[in-house]
Amino acid sequence: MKFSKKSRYGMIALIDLAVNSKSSHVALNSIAEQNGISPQYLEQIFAALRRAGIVKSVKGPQGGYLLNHAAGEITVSEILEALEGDYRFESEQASEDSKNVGISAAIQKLVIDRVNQELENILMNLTLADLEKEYLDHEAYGQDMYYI
Amino acid sequence: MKFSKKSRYGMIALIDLAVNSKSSHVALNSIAEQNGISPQYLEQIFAALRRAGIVKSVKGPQGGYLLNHAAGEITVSEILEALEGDYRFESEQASEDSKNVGISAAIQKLVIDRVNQELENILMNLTLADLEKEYLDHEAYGQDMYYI
DNA sequence: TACTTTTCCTATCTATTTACTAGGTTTAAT
DNA sequence: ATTAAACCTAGTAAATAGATAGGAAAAGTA
Repeated sequence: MKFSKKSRYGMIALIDLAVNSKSSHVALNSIAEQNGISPQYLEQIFAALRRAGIVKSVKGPQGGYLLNHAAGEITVSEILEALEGDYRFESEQASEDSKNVGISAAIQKLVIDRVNQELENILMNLTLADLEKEYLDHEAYGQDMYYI
Repeated sequence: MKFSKKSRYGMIALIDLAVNSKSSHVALNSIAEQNGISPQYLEQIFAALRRAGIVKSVKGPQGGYLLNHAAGEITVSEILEALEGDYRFESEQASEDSKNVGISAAIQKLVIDRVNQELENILMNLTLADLEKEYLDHEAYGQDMYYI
C-alpha cells in the first residue's frame, strides 16, 4: 500500500510553498529543483491543485504559485482528494449472488467503512500549517541548534 | 485508493470458510463458484494464505481447505499482510537534498505514521469471527425473519 | 492397480495505471 | 520585442494487477 508519488510530491511542494510563498510567488521550477522532482511532472500536479482551488498562479516573468488560502485552512484531506481523486477505499459492488452480497456488506461495514472513517478523521484534521510547523521545528533543531 | 481484488477475494473466501468449514473441508472450486471468483486466481490466493499459516489444506478427493486456527484468532491484519505483503503505507526515502529530507520527515511523522498506526489499530483488533458474526446476523435478518 | 478428485506449482499473457517526457501556446513583465 | 513564466495535450515506458494455462503430486475409492 502506498501514497502515489503524485500525492507525495504534491504534499512536499505545498509545504515548500507554505514556507516560501509568504511574501511573493514561487516559480514551479525552483520548487521542482529544490525537491528533486521533474518540473514537467510537477506541472501536472500543480494543474490539479489549481483546479481544486488550493493554489493560485500568476503568469509571466516573476510569476509563480502561491497558496490560495492560509495554510491552516488547507487540509491534507483536500490535497489528497485533489491529487488522488478520492483517497478513501473504494466500495466495490458484489456480484449478483446473494451469499456474496452478504459477505461483501460485512467487509464494507467492518473493514472499509471503519478504515475510511479513521482516514478522514486524521486527514481532515491535519492542515498544511501543522506540516509546516513540524518541518520548521525540525529544521531549527537540526540546523541552528547545538546538542548540549 | 483501494484494497486489491486479491485482498478482497481473500477476505470473502475466508469468511466463507469460517462459516462452512466447521465440520469438514471446503473445496476451492465451490468457494470460487459461490462467490464469483476465478478458481485459478483464487488458487494463488489460497497458496499465499496457506504459506502464511492462515488456512490448511487436505489433498485428494473430498479434500479442501479449512481454517488453521479459530476464526477469533485470525486478524484481518494478518490476512492483508499475507496477501498484500504489507498493507501499511510505505516510508519513502527522500532525495539527498536537505530541505527535502526535512519535509519528508514531517510528512512521515504527521501523515504516514499516524495513518499506519490507526490502520493497525483497526485491523489488528478485527478478527474473522467478527466478520463472520456480522455476516450471519445480517443473513438471518434478511432471509429467515419477516419484517413485522 | 486404475481412476478420479482434489491441491499444488510455475509460467505466461493482457490491461491498467503510474510516472514521466515532449513539444508546444498563452500571458505578462521588462 | 524579448523573455520568463504558467498552461495545455498527447505520448510513452515500466510496473503492477488480474487472470489464464497446463500440467504434477497426493490421496481416496473401486
